[in-house]
Amino acid sequence: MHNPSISINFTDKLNSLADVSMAYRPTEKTEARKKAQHKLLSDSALSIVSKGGFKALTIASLAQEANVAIGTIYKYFEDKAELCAHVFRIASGKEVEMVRRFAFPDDTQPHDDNTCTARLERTIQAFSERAIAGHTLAYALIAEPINPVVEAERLVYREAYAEIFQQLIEQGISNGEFRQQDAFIAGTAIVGALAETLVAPLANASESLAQTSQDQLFQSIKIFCLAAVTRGQ
Amino acid sequence: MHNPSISINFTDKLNSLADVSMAYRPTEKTEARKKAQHKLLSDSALSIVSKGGFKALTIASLAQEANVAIGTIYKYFEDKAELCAHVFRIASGKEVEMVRRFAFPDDTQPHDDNTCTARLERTIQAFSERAIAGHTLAYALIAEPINPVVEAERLVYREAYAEIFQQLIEQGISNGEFRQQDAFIAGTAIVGALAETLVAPLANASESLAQTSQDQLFQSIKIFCLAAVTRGQ
DNA sequence: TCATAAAGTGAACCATAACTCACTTCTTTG
DNA sequence: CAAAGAAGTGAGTTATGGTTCACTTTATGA
Repeated sequence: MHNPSISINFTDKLNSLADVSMAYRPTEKTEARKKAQHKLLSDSALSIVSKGGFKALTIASLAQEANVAIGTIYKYFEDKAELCAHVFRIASGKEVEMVRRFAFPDDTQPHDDNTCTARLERTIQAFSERAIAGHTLAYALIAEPINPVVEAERLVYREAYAEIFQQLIEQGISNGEFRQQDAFIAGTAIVGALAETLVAPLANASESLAQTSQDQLFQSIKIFCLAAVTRGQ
Repeated sequence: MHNPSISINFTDKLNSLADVSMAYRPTEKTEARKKAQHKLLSDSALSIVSKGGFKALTIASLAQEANVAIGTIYKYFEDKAELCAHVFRIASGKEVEMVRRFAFPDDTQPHDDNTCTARLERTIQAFSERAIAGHTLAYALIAEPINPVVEAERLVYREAYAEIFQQLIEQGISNGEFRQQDAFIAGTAIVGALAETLVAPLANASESLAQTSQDQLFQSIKIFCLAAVTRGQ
């Protein structure tokens, strides 16, 4: 489209810089490395948070984990708050996506029972299992206090979950499986009920529940949520 | 029982101190002042937390609020964690007691409808109104991250709420108003649903909701919770 | 190889807030 | 009033951890 000699006429400033020399230009290789480094830092940070929550994520700990100097981190992230927000976004995005697939399975994952009731059950099950399996990360995302920037992200995250349930409930209302109700409140309340029954107790208790009592717990929660949204009996 | 001359033989050290003089002894007046100062600090701390959450409660801010020096605070509280735990205990005790009276009214506050269903409705209403009216304090007690010592207190606090609902649900099950269910899970889930629908959205939003939408919100939450625990229709 | 610019470094710096302690003031009793 | 112990003081210390910046290393293109 544009060749250099033409664009010179329109962008003097850039040209004066460009003309004097062409000693260094970012290239595909350097961009790739830059991207790789960013991912390394991001992955390292996520690993730290998954193991010890956001309180364990310090600039120093990240530098150590990723084998870079402290200053390097500031070449990739504006400050600590932005780093936390980024990690939160990555982690919560993965979680939400995982759960959403249970609420709205696509053709590649067919189930024999695709009623809203069955999908709600499976979605709650998936949420619960994720929360128990990675309880440090679950707590970090759902409850751990971090900083104002991340609190805003957290609202989005919780709302994303609530929205999945909301949409599922709306579908159930319109096909008659569920009673008439405020689907937004119901979705939000289900997220709260799940968070309270699953995540809060795990904030300190590190030992995992026995399988039987865990199944009973999941069962009771599912019954509670289903009773709340479905038509009576 | 023991006179000084006898006890001298057994506790030389204490005697040497006690015998030499009786220059100062704590008296009723000094004890009263000590208690009053403790209450002043406690009340000042609660006021700070109610207005700005635990993040606003620093030793320096408390010293200023109570018009004492920083060092004075350490004459009354071991450290910051103990101070926070104390304030949390005082505040949550008041809240829980207030809500409990709606779940289990005594003879001095008679209502025309004392079914479990009606009491559950009124309890949810009371919880909701308190949360909205004092949302900074509600957030501080229900969700704000503080420190490990307080997290333990918080579990107790949330469990206290859950227990109120649990007992009410158990009553409703035995008199046939509510369906057969795990009352512990149901109580916990209701607390979670309330916390999520009421407190979480208020974490940042400082402006109060319009009265109408607030009533709608309360109504939807009540319907959700009642549907979850009662028999169908 | 040389100029240029970006990436990388980490000791030093800074901010915050808990906590200490040598000292002063107050209260009580002989 | 004097002695003694408790209450009160607040500047200074400590601990933590984020942030900077002068410098070194690396990559690019003429």
